Amino acid sequence: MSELLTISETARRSGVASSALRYYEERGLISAAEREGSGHHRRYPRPVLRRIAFIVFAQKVGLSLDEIAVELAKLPPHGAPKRKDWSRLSATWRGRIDEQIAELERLKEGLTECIGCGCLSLDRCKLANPGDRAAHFGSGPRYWLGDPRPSQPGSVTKG
Amino acid sequence: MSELLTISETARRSGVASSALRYYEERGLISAAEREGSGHHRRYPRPVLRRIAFIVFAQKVGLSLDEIAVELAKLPPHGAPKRKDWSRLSATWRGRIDEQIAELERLKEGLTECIGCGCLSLDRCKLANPGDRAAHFGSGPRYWLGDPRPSQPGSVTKG
DNA sequence: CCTTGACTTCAAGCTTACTTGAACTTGTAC
DNA sequence: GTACAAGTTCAAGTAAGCTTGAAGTCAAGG
Repeated sequence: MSELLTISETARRSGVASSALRYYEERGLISAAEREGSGHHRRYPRPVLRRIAFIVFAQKVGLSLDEIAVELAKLPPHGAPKRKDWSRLSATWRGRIDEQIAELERLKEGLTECIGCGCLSLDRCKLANPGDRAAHFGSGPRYWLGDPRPSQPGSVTKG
Repeated sequence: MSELLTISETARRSGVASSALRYYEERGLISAAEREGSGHHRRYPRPVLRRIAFIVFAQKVGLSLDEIAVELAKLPPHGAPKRKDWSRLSATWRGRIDEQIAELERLKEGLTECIGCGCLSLDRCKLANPGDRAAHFGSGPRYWLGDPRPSQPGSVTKG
């Protein structure tokens, strides 16, 4: 029974605010133990700390809470990721990190080229060119980070 | 006079939506020519295209529109960045990109170590440890991306 | 009994960077 | 001179990931 943590204790130990923990619970990422014998206060079993660590990691890697929820759903409800899970996931995550790095490298390379040509021209520059941009990065000021445009409703045709 | 572009023309050539262009103008990032002889329609001078390219680049590098506004303010109001400006800026930007890459590398290294120890423990793991996190990345679910906490108002002390 | 403090829920707010919609004006082709 | 596309302004909506505030509950201390 002393293995159950209050929300503030959990917050303190994880570095994640209580409000965020409630939010995670609401989203189904973590869950409290049965709330018996403690009023209607939450009591978290210890392994929740690993789950929270998992969430924090995954966010750094660039996963959304929705994606994280999917991953967490593969684990037993109250379980924290075991070594096996961790190993499988971290492979995926490293892939993602590598992609992010690659994209930044491309960007840097583009900068170098543009120094060379001194252009910053929308017509000629590989980096600024809309078509090229779409190909490499998705358009700039875009519909929510990389969403595929939800089928143009009006007469807005793209040249 | 034929050097003035309509908003839709500008949008088409830059790949940035008209609504975004109006928004940029509202934020003071770009500005239209005097609206004489064309009703109250906007007419953009050609160099605006370079300004827009600049904005798009800067966003990719991770600058906010506020930061971009600061940079653009250093240029003549209607001027587009010249080669000199571009060269100065791209040095800064490459620095930023390198920082981002370095952070990702740190993250990756952390993943590898955590595979080694199999821990994912908030207490022991370098990656998950709140203190270490604060040092390297800022806290996880944080106050708007890396803000310094605005002086804890209540009794929320951090362990 | 009353206060204090930790906790609860629920709704609303905040930030960034736009997008969308409503209601209206202009420019141009017919 | 009238239809229609293109442009205008302004307000409100959207997305994610929380934070904040209001109003109430519960347990312990004095």
